[in-house]
Amino acid sequence: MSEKPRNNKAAARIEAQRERILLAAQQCFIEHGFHGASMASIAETAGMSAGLIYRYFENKSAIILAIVRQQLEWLQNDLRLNRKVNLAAEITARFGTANAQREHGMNAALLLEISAEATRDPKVAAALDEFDTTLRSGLIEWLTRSPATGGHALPAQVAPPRALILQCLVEGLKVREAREPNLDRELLATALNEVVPLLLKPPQA
Amino acid sequence: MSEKPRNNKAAARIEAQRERILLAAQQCFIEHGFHGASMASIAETAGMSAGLIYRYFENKSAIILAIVRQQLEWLQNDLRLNRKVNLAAEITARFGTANAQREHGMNAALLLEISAEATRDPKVAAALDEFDTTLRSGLIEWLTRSPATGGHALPAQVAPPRALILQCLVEGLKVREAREPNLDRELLATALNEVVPLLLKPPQA
DNA sequence: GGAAAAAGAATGATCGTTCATTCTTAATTC
DNA sequence: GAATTAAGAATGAACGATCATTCTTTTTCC
Repeated sequence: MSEKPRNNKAAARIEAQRERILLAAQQCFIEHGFHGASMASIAETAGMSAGLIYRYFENKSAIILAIVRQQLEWLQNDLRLNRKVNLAAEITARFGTANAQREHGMNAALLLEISAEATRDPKVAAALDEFDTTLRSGLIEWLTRSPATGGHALPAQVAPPRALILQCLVEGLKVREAREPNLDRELLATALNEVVPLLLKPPQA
Repeated sequence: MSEKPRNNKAAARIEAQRERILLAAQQCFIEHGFHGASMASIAETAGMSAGLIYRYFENKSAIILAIVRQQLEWLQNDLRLNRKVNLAAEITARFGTANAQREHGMNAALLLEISAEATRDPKVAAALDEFDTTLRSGLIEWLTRSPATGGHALPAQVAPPRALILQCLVEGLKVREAREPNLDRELLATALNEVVPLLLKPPQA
């Protein structure tokens, strides 16, 4: 928690510093996990002293929570279901992307870390739950919308279970990304091209 | 690493002690994560002194690895694809089971913890890879086998991508289990009953 | 020069691990 | 089978290192 900025320039600087810390923390968390990464290592990665971090964040938990929120925000902005999109191809293309760099895709290890932490830290759980809820309703809306506007015209009863399955499939792929980074991309493409259309078409087609 | 047992009784005792430590460690790991759980807390949970643990395990990493191997072994023994099984119903029934108790189902948080750790510890990654490989080949065999013996008679080309999707779906459900423990069971049942049969039937059915 | 920013030393707690010691059980001797 | 001796199991204190965090001092900037 940093103090009140006295002008715009100072506010921008504070924000930049916070961002610098978060970037370093993200990298360290990916590399060593939330509890394995130390404040000292985060400070070193950010190129600043350990004590300085406490000018911008109350404590380590606050950093973890900020990382979670930031990642979810990115994911939410990234996931625009407006346009007509080839979902299978998109998922295939993104598999294994999103490493430590500035790519806004969620790193697999980080997602697992976050999900595990949700079972311990209620604040993380709440942030995750809010994200999950809006994502699922967005998915349902996308599935029921008319094809003219990029949707798939699924009946209202069918959409919610389909959305759940899609969500599980994507998250399962993240697990696979962590455990099997050299997964055969062709196999993945084949699998998704076969299954995803089934999930987007009305039943008994 | 414990020393050579001098007779069967001593060997049994050593194994019992190791098991006691592993049970406590599992509980602590679920509660605080691999790196968040301390040796002191594991010792306290196991009802022994911290120093004694080192008579039975070389260090903390060895405990983590032993937990991973044990969980995978349980999972492997548990996952018998011989009999004719209603997969959708089985998965639904198991959702949310497997907490800290002695249930042999894999706790969701623990699975995420293990998968994340695989991106850091090569030994964990190797253990996980071996499990994944044999599981997938088992799935493929199950999908291609004749229905008379409990299989689904899928063509050889179709089975591997289907196995991958099934694996992702199950793992995705574990993520969901961690993030949304109060997920509507009816929705889950509906979703699985609709989708799983599609994955088990030959294409264009 | 005065306020904000940053560094860096200092703090107490806790970490994983080791070690000297004690308690408990088993083996040996008479 | 009791007494003696050895071995194994377990303890709890202590180790150095490192942890997250705070405090004091120095640098930077307007």
